[in-house]
Amino acid sequence: MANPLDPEMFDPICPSSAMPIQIGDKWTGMVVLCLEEGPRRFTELRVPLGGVTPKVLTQTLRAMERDGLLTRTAYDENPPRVEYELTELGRSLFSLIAAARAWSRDHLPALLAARAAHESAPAAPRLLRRSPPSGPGR
Amino acid sequence: MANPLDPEMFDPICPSSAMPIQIGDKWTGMVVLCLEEGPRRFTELRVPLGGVTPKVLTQTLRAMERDGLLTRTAYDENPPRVEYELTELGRSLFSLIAAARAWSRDHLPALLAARAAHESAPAAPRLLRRSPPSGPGR
DNA sequence: CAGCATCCCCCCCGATACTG
DNA sequence: CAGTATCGGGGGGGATGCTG
Repeated sequence: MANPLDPEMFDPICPSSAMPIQIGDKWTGMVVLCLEEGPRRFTELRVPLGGVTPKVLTQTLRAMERDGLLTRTAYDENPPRVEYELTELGRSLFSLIAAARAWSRDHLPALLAARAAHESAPAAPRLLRRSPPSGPGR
Repeated sequence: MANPLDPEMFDPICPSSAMPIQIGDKWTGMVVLCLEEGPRRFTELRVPLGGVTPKVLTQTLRAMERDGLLTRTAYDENPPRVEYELTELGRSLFSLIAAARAWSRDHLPALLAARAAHESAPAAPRLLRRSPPSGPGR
């Protein structure tokens, strides 16, 4: 429940940008996964989301709060403590994320292969003649 | 197989922009659905995708071709004829789109309600005091 | 610790006009 | 019919610096 998040739970090499599926904005899906085991603090979330700036993470969390995907609870302590926790609606995204992951596992390699093939051989024939014109020139 | 596409198969009122799931770029998912029943021509695709400009549709189709989601076949006729058809990989997106639609049907109203509630009452309390400071001022 | 302010860049997307 | 060429706006996202 309160286990520390794995700093490498998201592979930076993973070509997630190539994935034809996206949950919300860039970081939304990963935030959902980070909150799977229970509430987390702001800085705690930044660990696995390597490189995300506080501004962008705040934007993401505010948008998710606005959409009812999570709740934000600020405790009036010193130092400040804020916790983010998924709502039922937020948890409903798990099935969708699982479907996206399953698709990626099964089909993303084919997509990447197709992409690589097109980069190495962009000279593929773009014209097919099925019904030749009545009078071909020359 | 060759039934004309319904010009209103995509509801312009539908707040698809609010959906926390996106397949590829803006038009990718809709192109996949347009090609569900078989190959379609360029102009044929433009009908249900109201408002999409030829440049953007071309970009979308080229990207999908590059990723192996569809094939492009140009016939050397006059007037020109080009057909786009889903590949097996492209068809593999159907299950994902179905999952996204099911989620939207079941949960999008709640998301929109949460969003509307936040707009009408942004004055929600953002501070909770659980552990009162040792000495509250005054 | 949990942010806010500011600046900036890139890229997606659209509007318009033209072509083989 | 099926695009291409050019221009331009908007916003998501990142870098940097500062604050209660």
